[in-house]
Amino acid sequence: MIPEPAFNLLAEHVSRHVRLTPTETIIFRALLVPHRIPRKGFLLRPGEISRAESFVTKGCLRAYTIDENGFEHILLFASEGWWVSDLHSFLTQRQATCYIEALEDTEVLQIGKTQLEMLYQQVPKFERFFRMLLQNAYVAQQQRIADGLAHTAAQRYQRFLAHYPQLEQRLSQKHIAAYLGITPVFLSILKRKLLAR
Amino acid sequence: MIPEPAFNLLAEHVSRHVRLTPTETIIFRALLVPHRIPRKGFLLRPGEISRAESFVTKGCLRAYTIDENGFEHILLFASEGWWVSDLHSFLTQRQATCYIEALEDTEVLQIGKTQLEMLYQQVPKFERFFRMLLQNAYVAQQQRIADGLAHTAAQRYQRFLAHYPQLEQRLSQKHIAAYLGITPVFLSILKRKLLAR
DNA sequence: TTGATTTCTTAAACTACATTAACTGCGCGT
DNA sequence: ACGCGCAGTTAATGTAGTTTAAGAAATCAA
Repeated sequence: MIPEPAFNLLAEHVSRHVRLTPTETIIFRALLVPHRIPRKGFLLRPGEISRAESFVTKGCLRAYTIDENGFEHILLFASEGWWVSDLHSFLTQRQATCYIEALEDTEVLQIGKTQLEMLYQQVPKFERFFRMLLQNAYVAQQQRIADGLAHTAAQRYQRFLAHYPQLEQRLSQKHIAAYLGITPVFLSILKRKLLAR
Repeated sequence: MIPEPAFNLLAEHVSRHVRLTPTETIIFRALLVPHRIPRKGFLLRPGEISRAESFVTKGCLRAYTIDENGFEHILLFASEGWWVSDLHSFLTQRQATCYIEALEDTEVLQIGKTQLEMLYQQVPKFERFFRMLLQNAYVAQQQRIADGLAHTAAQRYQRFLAHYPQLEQRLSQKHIAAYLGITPVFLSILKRKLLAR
């Protein structure tokens, strides 16, 4: 069964982009499956296939890859109100290349690939909804690329803090460093320098 | 009037994602406007509003920003078969933050913001089409981010060559460097080192 | 509470990349 | 043909960020 507050969060999120009728809301709800991931548990590992899009209703996850030298690189954090999946794997139904791990005890609402295709057919509004979601995600990613090209690590760290103030409390420096593309050692040095002023 | 070969390129591109009826094709075509940009001309400048999505039928463009120190950073190249706009400006109809400049004499087919909204209403299939386009663009950008975090400039350059072999011929090293996030001077040094082996 | 594991800090040596500047060559307008 | 400006090269020097290693602090299991 889907907990009421969890679904409310999702419904409110959807309603920011498209207006659903009560019937459409019921159809949508029937396609969702709740799922819990304990802290340090995985929603996805490389080699598996990303079979669902997950909307986070509680907790926080990170999507990351491990490069050929064993270093982790964080693609995104997903806390309450965000969607997460390995989109490439989800779309192609081929093997995923990244890990999705819970940083806290986490709860998500999932919609499977086939269920989503059904939803697109029964309620075409959702084509629009996910298109708009993707537009925003694309713009955010483009800004991250531009930010990475234009700024030093110290600037990127400060902009990260300004942009995700609540997230910073919940993340380890190690993970913030892996998101910014620097080593934890250097992030520690940066923090000291920034405080010294 | 829209040149036949230009529209054919676009129609073929669309048909890779959705199947249009002859009527739908006609509706679509009627909303497009052809546009030429001479080499070194601008499709968009910061402060203007991105009023159209542009599909490149001939030539090549680059989208770039200039940071507070006056350095250019290239967000993307768009040659034949690619779409380009400042998506953030296009969606919000607020001032653009980037330049879009033609690197060669270029021809595009444009669809305006209001025309696109009409198209979504008249032919909802296009919601699906642009959603799929965005999915692919999102995945490509995510890979660029991961690539930037995981690899050195030398590796990124080689991967760029492998990934866009035809584009490399048409671009100056200066522009490739601005895309990779390094200085032209350093790219020159990299090339020498790579050749030396 | 304890020991064990992980995270964070600090410092020293090192590397990837930037900066500056001087020089080469090429395309372009006149 | 000339001169000019811009793209690319090369070398010297400078700096942002890494690596390694060791100790301190926080977190976790039992």
